[in-house]
Amino acid sequence: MRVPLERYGTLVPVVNARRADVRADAQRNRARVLDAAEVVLARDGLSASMREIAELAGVGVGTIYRQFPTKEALYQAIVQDRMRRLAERAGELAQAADAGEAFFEYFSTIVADSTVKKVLVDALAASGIDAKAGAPDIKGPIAALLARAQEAGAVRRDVGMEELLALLSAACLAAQHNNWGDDLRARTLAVVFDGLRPAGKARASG
Amino acid sequence: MRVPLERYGTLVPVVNARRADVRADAQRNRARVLDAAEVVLARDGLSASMREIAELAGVGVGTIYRQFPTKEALYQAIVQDRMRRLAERAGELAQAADAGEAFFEYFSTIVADSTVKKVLVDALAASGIDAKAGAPDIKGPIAALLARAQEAGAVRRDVGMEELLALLSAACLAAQHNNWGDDLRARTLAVVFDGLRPAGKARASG
Amino acid sequence: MRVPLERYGTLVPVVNARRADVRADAQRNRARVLDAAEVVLARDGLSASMREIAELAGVGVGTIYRQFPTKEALYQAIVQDRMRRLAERAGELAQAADAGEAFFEYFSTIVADSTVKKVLVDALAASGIDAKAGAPDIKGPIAALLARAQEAGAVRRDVGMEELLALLSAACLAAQHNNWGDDLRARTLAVVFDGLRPAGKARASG
Amino acid sequence: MRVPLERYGTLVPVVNARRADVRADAQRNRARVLDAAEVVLARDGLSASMREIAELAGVGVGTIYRQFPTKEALYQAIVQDRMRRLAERAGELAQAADAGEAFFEYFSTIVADSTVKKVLVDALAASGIDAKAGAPDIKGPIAALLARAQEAGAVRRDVGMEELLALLSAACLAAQHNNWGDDLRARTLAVVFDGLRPAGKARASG
DNA sequence: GATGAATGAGGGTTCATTCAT
DNA sequence: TATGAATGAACCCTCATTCAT
Repeated sequence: MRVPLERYGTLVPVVNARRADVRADAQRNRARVLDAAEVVLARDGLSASMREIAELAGVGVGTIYRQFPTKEALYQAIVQDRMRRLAERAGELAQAADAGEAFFEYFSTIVADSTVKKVLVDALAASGIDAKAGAPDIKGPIAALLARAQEAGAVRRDVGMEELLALLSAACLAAQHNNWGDDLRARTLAVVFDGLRPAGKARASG
Repeated sequence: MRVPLERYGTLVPVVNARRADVRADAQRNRARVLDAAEVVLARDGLSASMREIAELAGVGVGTIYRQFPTKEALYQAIVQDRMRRLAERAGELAQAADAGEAFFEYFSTIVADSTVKKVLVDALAASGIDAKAGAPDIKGPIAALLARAQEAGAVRRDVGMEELLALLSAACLAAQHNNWGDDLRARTLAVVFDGLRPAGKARASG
Repeated sequence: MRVPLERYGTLVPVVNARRADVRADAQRNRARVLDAAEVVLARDGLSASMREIAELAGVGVGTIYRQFPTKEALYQAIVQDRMRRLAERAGELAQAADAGEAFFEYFSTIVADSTVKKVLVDALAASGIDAKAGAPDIKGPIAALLARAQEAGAVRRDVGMEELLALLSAACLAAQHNNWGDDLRARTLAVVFDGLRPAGKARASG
Repeated sequence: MRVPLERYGTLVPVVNARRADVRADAQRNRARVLDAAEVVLARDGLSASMREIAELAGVGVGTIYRQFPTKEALYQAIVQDRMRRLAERAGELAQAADAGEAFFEYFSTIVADSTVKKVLVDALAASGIDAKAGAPDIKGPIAALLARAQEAGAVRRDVGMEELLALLSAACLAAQHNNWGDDLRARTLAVVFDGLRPAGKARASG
C-alpha cells in the first residue's frame, strides 16, 4: 500500500535521473527473465515452472508478471525475439554474393539454432496462440532469399514458400526433438538440400 | 450422460466362453480408452488430463487405471500400438513388386498417419521413458524396405537408416505440429523423395 | 439380476442339502475373511484396503461385501469376535482356584494378545462407532474376576472397574503401538500389578 | 469466510525489521497451521486431510505446503514441537526441591497433555518415519528426573527407563484414545505411581 | 517497482463400494 | 452366489497467478 515517493512529486520531471535508473533496472530484468526462460524451457520443456525461471533469473515471480502478464505472454515474447533475430540474419544474408550458398547456409543455421525454439512454438501452438501475432515478419526475408537462390539457379523453381517453410519447420522440430548432433544434421539436411536443387545439379554421390 | 459407445473404434470382439464375457467389457473399454486418449492427446498434447480422457472415453478414471497403472503406461501403450501397426504394414509392403514404390508409399503413409504419434513420443521422451521399451521392433522392417529400394536402384545407396529415420521423424513431427493438409504433405515429401533418389533419376520438373 | 434358483422352490425345504452346502461355503468364507482382515489390519493398520484383504482371503471383494455391508462393519465384526473370546476366557478363569493368580494372568493374557486389537479399536473410535455395540458383554466377566481377586486379598479394594479398564486399555494400546516384547511387557506389567496389590503385599524388590 | 484468527494460539511475534514484517505473516500462518493440524489430527486421526487442516487454519492448502513440504513433514513438525516443550519442562523440573514430587508431577503433566501426541506418533510410525529424527532429546531430561527421584527414595531403584517410558507411553495412549477425564486420570495414575514407589512407601489406602 | 507468501483450481492416483456378468 | 471390473469422490500435491508488504 505504500505509494512510491516519486508519484507525489511536482509534475515537472524533476526526478528524471532516478526514473531512468528504474527503467534501466526494468530492462535488465526483462532481459534476464527472457534469458532464464529460454534456458529453463530448453531443459524442462512445456512444463517449466515460473518459479524456476524466476529463480534462475534472480528475480521474484512477481517481477516476471510485471513484464509478462501471463506465462504464455512470456513464451510469445521469446518466440518473437527469436523471430526478430532470424529475420535480421535473413536480411544480412540477402546481401551475400553467392545466393545459393546464402540460402542453404541460412537454412542450416536456423536448424542448428532451433534447439530451444521448438518447445516454444509447441507451447504456443498447444495454447492455440498464433505465434506470429505481433511478431516481425520473417516470411518476407526468407522469400527474398529463396527468390534470389532460384534466380541463381541454385534452387528448383517449382518449390514454393509453403513447402520451404514446411521443410524448415520439420527439420527444426526433429533437430530439437531428437537432439540431432552436428553430424546427423549435416547428413540429413544434405538429402533435403539435394531435393531442393534443380535436377542435374551437384550431388554428393549416388 | 455418457458418450455413445459407437463413437470410438469398432473393436467389438466376439467371445463365447462365459468368463470371457466379462473380459469383453474390459476389452471394449480398453479400446475406448486408447481411442479417446489418442484424440485428447492430439488435441491437448502433453498436458492432457486423465479426467478428460476418461470423460471422452465414457468411463470413470478408475477404469483407465485398471488397465494402465500410470499415465505414462497409457501413453506407452498407445505408442506401442502404433508401432506395432506400422511394423505390420512394413512387413506387408516388403512383399510388394515394386520396391521403390513400396518404400516411398510406406514413408508417405507413416507421415499421413502420424497425426497423433508425435505428441506421444514427445510425452514419453519428456518422461525419460524409452518409447521402444517392449515395443515391437520397427527399425527392422523399415531397414528391409530401404535395402530393397536401394537394390532396386530407387534410393541412393549412401543414405543410411539414421538419416532416413531423421527425415521420417521430421516429417511426422511437422505434419502433426503444423497440421499438414494432403496437398502440402505431397509437395513437401516430393522434395524429400527427390533428395533420396539417385542422381539423374526421375524428377517432376526443374 | 439372476434370481437364485432356490428362491422359487416350494416352501417345503426340499433343497436342504444344497442350501446347507451353500451355508457351509458362506461360513467358511466368512471365517477366511475375518482371518485375513486381522492379518492385514495388523500389518497395514487403518489404511488396509479391502482389495488386499480379499486377495489374502482368496475371495472377491464382492464376497466380503456380502457378509459385511461396510468396511467398518468388518472391523466391528473382528472386534466383537475378539471380545467374545476374551469374555469366554474370563468365564473360564472365574473358576480358577487362585483368584489373584487368575486375575493377573487374565490381565497379562489380554495384553499379550492385543497386538491386533488396537488397530481395530482405533479404527472404530475414529469412525465414531461404539465398539461395544452389539458385542457380548466383557465387563461382567472381568468385574467378577476383579471381585474374586479383591475378596481373596490379592487386589486393593479401592480399585474400581473404571481404573482397571483404563489400565488394561493403556497396556494393550502401548503393547501394540510400541511393539512390546515379552520381556518388556513382563517388567512393565510388574509395576502395574504392584500398584494394584494391597500395601504390604508381595513385591519383587525395592 | 475464514476462521477468526484468534481462535488458535496466540503466537503473535513482534518484529521490527521491515523485511521481518513479511515473515510475521508467515510465522503466524505457520503457528495457525500447526494448531489446526493438532486439532484435526486429534479428531480424525491418521486420515485427517490436508484440505481440512487448511480450512480450519483459515489458509489455503498451498500455504501449508510452503511451510511443510509433505503431510508427514507437518506431522513431524508437530511431534517435534511437543517433544521440545516436554524436554523444556523436564529441564525446569530438574531443579525442583522435591525430586519425587517433580518426577510424579512431570509424569502426570505429560499424560494430561498428551491428547494429540499419540495420533502423531502413530502417524509417523505408520509411515516408517523415525519420530525422533532431528527432535530434541527427551530421554535425557526424563532420565535425569528419574535418577533424582530414585536417589531421593521416591521411586524404586529397579525401575529402568524402558519400563518407565513404556508406562508413560501407555498412559498417554490411553488418555488420548479413551478420552480420560481429570478424575479418571488421577485415579489410574495413582495405581501406576504406587507401583513405582518402593515397597513400604506411602500408599493411599488398601 | 520488486518480492515472495498465499491462493485454490486442477493434476495424477487410490480405494470403498456397486453391479453386470 | 461369487467375482472383479467400473465408478467417482477424495486424497496429496503442484503451480500459475494475485496481492500484501
